[in-house]
Amino acid sequence: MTPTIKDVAAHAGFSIATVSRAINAPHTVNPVTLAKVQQAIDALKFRPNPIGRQLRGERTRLIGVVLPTLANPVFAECLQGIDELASAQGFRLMLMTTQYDAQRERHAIETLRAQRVEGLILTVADADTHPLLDDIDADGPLYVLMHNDTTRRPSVSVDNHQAACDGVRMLIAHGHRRILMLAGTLAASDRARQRYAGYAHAMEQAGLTPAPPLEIDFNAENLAPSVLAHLSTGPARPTALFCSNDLLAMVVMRGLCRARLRVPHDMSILGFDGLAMGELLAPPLASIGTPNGEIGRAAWQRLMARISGEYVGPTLDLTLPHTLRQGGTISAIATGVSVPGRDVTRGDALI
Amino acid sequence: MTPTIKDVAAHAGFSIATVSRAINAPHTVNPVTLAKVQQAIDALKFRPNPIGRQLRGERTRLIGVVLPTLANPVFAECLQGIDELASAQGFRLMLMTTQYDAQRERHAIETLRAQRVEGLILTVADADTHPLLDDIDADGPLYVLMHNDTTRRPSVSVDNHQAACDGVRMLIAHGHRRILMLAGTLAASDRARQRYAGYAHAMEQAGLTPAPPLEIDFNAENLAPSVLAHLSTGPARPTALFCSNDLLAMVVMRGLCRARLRVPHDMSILGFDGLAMGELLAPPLASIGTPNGEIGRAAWQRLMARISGEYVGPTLDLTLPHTLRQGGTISAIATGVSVPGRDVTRGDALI
DNA sequence: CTGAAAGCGCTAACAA
DNA sequence: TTGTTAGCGCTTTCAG
Repeated sequence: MTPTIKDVAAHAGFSIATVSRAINAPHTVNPVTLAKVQQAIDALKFRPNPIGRQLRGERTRLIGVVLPTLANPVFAECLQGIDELASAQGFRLMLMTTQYDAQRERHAIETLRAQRVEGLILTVADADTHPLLDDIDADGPLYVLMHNDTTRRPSVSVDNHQAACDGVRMLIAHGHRRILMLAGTLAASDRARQRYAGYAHAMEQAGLTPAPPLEIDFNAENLAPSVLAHLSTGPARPTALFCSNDLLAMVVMRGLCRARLRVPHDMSILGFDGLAMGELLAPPLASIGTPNGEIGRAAWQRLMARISGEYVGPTLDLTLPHTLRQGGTISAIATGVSVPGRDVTRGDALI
Repeated sequence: MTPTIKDVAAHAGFSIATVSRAINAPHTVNPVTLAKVQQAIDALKFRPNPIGRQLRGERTRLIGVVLPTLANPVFAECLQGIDELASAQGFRLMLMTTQYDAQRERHAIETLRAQRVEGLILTVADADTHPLLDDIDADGPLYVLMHNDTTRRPSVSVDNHQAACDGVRMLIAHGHRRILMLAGTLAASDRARQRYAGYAHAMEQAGLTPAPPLEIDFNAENLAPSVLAHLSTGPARPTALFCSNDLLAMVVMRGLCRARLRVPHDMSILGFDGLAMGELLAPPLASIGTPNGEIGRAAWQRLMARISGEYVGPTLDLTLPHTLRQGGTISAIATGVSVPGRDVTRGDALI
């Protein structure tokens, strides 16, 4: 069996208390003793059992991470960012995914809380109305949200409303007037709603009428015929699509391609997420980029600051800058009018 | 504070032992007692502290997962597969990534072992020569490898050699004779070596001379000039590239595109991994597919079987079928000779 | 500077 | 059927 502190104590000829001190507060023990203990530790290849420590009610050095899915690189990148800092700082990560399901979110949070994680980093479907978050605000572990863009809770995110607004303005600047927003199963998520609001805002500001969002089945191999019809027929058919995320945009691009519609000639497309692989598409996908790795790292840092009691800033939420990625999926439409705001198309990042 | 079993016992008017039994072996306690205890549990919102259980040396219900990176969807998909089964079966996942670094692999395994995980699911750079795996074979937790294609250890993988061989044969069947293999920083990994061996085997069988693998900097924005020169100049320039993974293939495609080389007209490309997003590229990336989610799930099931002592099969390794995904990145070259094996281009999966 | 002992939350003999 | 008790590995008073 793996050696315990007792074995080390016996081997070194000291008490377990001394061994414990040698490990946790070396300066409080006699150097000679320390050396002997260290020798015993090496000889036995002793590694302290964290469970013993954890039970003492000390720091568990455990952080829970709750994500909707890993199939979307957005979250994999966030997790990667978190993991970088976590492993550098000697914390362990306990991971649970929810598939955007409220029931599973609840279960994940409870499980992690039961496991006595010191903190939680999570992305939930809807942050503001999440009953469990109120609970853990009260007595749960400290937490920080990622990608949940709310001022009511500790969170790290881009400004979804503003980002969507910037993106749609760019489409409008390219001469598009009939712009449709597509959303996936995330229609119920706060992010999707905020992005829709941003879309609507930009449309209205330009004197255009926002259309209701069109829901797309995310996992379908092809676009539903009804959707295709909506996109391709009639004089009122949209000339540009704003997709609530890049995965959706890619599925739509494929669907259009199969239906023999050309992007961007027949339809312009703007995504949201800025997935790296979107740039490899043909044409490269224009998209609103979010700094996912940075969001993960920032969430980690905020969480650590809160845990150590350092952080007592007045505002809970941190907004990171989004970027506007140009791509070949947006074409200009001749409108016969001058195009204000044309400058946003030059590839500069908008904050 | 969160309630403990003591609080429940006091509240219900029974001993902690009875509460424990009510939770873990309900049938051994009086129904009336059970009801009262349950009531107390509900009233206090008690959730047993797993750390207490874990310390008892019972099952920790903790599984460690060690992956090279989450930036590659291959591993994110594996993890997703594992997580599905893990959460369904009430296990918690502890995740660590290694960035293909042996030092970090060692650290991850030791950390997880110290945390008393019941089992380990991992992908290492080189399974056969990994010293730590011998250690844990001896007294560590049970483990199963993913994507490490070795007969010496418990593992779930495709047959990398055979898969690469199949892929290269398809290129040859299309008339290609100067085929080059590209590898990333994974050149040191067992997978990359096996894939190269498969490439070499297919080449030799066809009477062609395999070239040494060309190493590509994975993270570079562009292909190095020396690499580009190698790919594009001279009469001996390759007509097809076999890339050791899809991410690499995508980077190469972009590099070629920027250098004004057309795929597949000027260069055919075959990837390895079968990433879903490869199909969205233009042209869609031809690739050898691995069933990542299934590999994750199979690894989980094998691990569980080993943990419960069920599994005592004679062979340690499980080989899952790979697929050959057609795509637009491979063009046929007129050779003036008949093309044996042409059937592999019809889109059927080769096992 | 070191040791003895209590106790973290829980389970599993063993008693009653 | 229920209660008492020991102890998992560790940290931390409190004495010495």
